Amino acid sequence: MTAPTLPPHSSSDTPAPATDARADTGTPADPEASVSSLGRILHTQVISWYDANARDLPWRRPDAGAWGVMVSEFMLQQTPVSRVLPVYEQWLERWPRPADLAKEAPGEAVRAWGRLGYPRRALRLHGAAVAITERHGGDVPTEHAQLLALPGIGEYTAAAVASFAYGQRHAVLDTNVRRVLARAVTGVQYPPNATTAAERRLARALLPEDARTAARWAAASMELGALVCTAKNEACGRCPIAEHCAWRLAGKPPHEGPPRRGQTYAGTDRQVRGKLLAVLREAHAPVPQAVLDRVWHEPVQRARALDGLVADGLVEPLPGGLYRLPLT
DNA sequence: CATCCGTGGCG
DNA sequence: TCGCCAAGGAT
Repeated sequence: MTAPTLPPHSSSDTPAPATDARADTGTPADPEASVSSLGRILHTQVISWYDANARDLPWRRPDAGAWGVMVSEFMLQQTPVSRVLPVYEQWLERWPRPADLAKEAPGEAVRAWGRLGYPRRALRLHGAAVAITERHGGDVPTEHAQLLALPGIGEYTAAAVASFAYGQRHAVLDTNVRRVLARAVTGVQYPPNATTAAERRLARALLPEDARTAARWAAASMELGALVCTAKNEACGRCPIAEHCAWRLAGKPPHEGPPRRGQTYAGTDRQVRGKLLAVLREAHAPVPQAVLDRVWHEPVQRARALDGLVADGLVEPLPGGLYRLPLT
């Protein structure tokens, strides 16, 4: 319900949306021009909708700060909001600044991560906190390139932090925005499996000129994908741009092309790694291998999973067949 | 570019 | 019950 505010800090390090590459060809009918005018409608409608319907999430509060935004982005990588909320609160309470986390053993980050999944993210967030403390004086850097250089931060997260925390103008292309653009503009049900150059181009072409508006558009289009234009059971009845949606206007044609690859889990190394790490998270003293052996019956896969955890730095082997979360 | 990397809720 | 999906990144 709140209208989240953004710090006034702004900059336009992203190239302007372009008179665009095709400007010199003198193409008579002008597809980009129509994208542009459509863009303004989308911005207006979606941002208004956002102002009235945005969830009041803690990392959107003005006092969250760049560190809060960054922590939330790490946790939200492939994990739903509802499960992130409690861990986020504990995390910020315990480590209110990057330097506070940097002082801790990495294993403490892994333990506090709990069952959010993909625990390497916890390790990378710890690594990012260390780098921020060492290289940036303890403040989350403001530049996209500096953010991108931190462990665990890729194109999406760098753009998200720069946009949400610092109000900068970046194309923030997450799975929600990709789906919204695929439907509203491209007219297909789902975006491609991997992000394409065409999607980046479209997102950049649709970016409002003004940094502040661009940041708002980024948050708003993402929220629309999360709450209304969902992967399944989309709620077009509540969509502010339903009348302009190419996919809906085309009669919602079903997805064509390669099926979107599912993620099998049962019986995989990931499941075994998860079980091993769960034991180590609960333990507050080194755990004998014999105890770990009980989580999985098959010895070859069990050993491979444990080796993998050690190789990833998520588990520290000690002399005498003991294991614990990493102290260093 | 395809794979790997956790976990839990929901239809 | 079980497949699908959830604010990706690294290799």
